[in-house]
Amino acid sequence: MVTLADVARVAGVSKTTVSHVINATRFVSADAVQRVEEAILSTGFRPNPYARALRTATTQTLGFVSSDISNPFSTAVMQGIEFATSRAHHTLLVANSRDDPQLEEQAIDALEQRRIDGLIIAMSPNSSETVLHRIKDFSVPVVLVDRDAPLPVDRVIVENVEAVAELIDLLLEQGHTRIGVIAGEERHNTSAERVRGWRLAHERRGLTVDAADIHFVGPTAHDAQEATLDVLRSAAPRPTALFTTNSTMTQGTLRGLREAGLSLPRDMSMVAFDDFEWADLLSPPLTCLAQPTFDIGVNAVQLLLDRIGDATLESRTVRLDPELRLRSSSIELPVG
Amino acid sequence: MVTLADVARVAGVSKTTVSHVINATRFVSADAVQRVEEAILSTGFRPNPYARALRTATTQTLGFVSSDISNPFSTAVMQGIEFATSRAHHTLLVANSRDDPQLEEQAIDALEQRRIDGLIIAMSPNSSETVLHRIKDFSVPVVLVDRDAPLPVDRVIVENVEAVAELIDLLLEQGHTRIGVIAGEERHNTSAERVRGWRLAHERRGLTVDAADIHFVGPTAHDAQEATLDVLRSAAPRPTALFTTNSTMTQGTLRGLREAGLSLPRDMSMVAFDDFEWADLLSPPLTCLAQPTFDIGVNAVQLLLDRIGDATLESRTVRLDPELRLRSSSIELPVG
DNA sequence: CTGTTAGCGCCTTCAT
DNA sequence: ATGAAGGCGCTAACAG
Repeated sequence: MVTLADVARVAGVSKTTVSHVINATRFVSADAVQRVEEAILSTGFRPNPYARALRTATTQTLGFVSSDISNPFSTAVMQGIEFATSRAHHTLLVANSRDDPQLEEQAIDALEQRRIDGLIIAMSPNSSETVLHRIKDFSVPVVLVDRDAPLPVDRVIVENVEAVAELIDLLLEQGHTRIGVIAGEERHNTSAERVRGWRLAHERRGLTVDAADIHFVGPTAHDAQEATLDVLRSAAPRPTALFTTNSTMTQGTLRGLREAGLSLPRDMSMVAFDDFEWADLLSPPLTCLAQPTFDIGVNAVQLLLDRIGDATLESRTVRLDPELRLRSSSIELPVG
Repeated sequence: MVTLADVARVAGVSKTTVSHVINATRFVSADAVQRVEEAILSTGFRPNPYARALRTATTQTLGFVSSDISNPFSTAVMQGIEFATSRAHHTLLVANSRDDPQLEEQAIDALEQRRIDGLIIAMSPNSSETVLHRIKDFSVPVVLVDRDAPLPVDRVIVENVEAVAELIDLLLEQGHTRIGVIAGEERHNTSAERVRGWRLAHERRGLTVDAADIHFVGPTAHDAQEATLDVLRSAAPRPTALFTTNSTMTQGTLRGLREAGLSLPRDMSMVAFDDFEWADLLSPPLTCLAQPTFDIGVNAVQLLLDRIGDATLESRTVRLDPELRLRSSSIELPVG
């Protein structure tokens, strides 16, 4: 392995000078610069990041704890993170918590031990108190993604309430008066906010909502499927439209609808939070609210890098808007 | 930051002893062990991996270069990789080549500079010669995933030919005689192999194939969509079934079919390589060959770890079988 | 404008 | 059964 000392020898200068030309950290004569650069080329020298990290206590490394690597939303966000990270000449360390608080703690620990310069985390809705503390006292800056928590850190979130209100308003406009909602777990702030958007849309039109139309269910598609079946079986006047708060819920709901033999949009209108690659290939194509996933990732990295650069910054929150993808899964309700 | 020296002081032993109890690398008296362990706990000491890496020239770090992070197949494989990596108490470094040979080279470089202990790479089909050389001369072991290349390294691949032959045989069994194939780029070995499977199925039944039924197209869904439209417009007797070689092709083909106003399976039967979350929610649910993505990742890590442990091993190839997910997108052809 | 030198935190040989 | 000491490759005072 070729080291800085080798380069110095070949170039006929001191290690100091080599270090300074590499890092552009003090003036070096043009002549010396050239000899060093040639020496680097001829020897194929690559600085050892570990030696550098040891010396500078900075690693040019960012960590990302994904709440669930198998979730397309997470991987989409990760793309943005990876892009912005490598653009900044940093490296990305990835860990997965699988929404398990214990794994989450371990992941955070492992990254901290790796001396990352900053952490991006999509907290699990199950996060334990311990995790909250770990984050509060984390050795380096942390950015929260898509989650709320009473923590004094930067975060990038999505404007759930207003966006959903507009989506639901579409349905209201079409004459739907009972819109069932199949939502993820209530303690998950995104689920709660999206339901709030649903409520807000009604209130703005002076409509009262029936809490019985809200179905907070477990985290799996299967839970949503069961809930959908329940809704359809219930004696009360059946909703004429359904709203799902994330793509996992959408999957389950769609399966439930099919199991019940209902077809969209004739028997039931539907709109969903989260867009996905196949949404336009369903029958009918599904109207969705698409999250700006890539941007979420890029912004998270930016916030992190900014704070690493200046720890005294005020906590900032970047709020991004989802985008409506109007397709054809909901229809005007016939009058009467 | 608390260092090994701090622990030594608190425990009243030498740094050497602390190091040895941490790494279980020589006998230490029960008494000393206990004092050291208490000191570690009370000080909250975490070994600095950079210092350790500098000293041992080993980083407990694996790298993964994904050919395309946005591809569900890649992220699915990555789950397996992440799982097996963290199970082995290693950390995962992720880089994305976006199927761009230049980025690929940069990614490989960046990881090499990071002194990873081993590299897993899903090579881009566009890989330049340079990349091939880089891999051949890579400083640490490399495992190839889902790609073939004339390189003396371990690899984990999927049995494409035989699996596709069985899938196509289903169609043949149902009386289809002209089965069009919409395939990804030919130089991509997976595409080529899957087409070979299609051919093999015919040959086994003594059927001759018409090369005009094979459509190697560009890498995007849009390319597949165009190709599908072409097939449908062409004067020749139209295929009664279509086979797509990956999920991107499937998407495009489905869009093309819909654009042409054909509906599955009445107007056209279809089967596809690659399963995806929404395959059962299409109308009709799509018959697919599912790749063992998680296992691919786990096996890749295992091969890598094995070789890191013993560089003299023979090159090994792990071949995994896809799994047929029989759904209802193809039907028996009416006789005549 | 350049070089000498002293570590960063850890492992490991050698000595006892 | 334990310690002392040197050095992994790099950076950054400090000293010219």
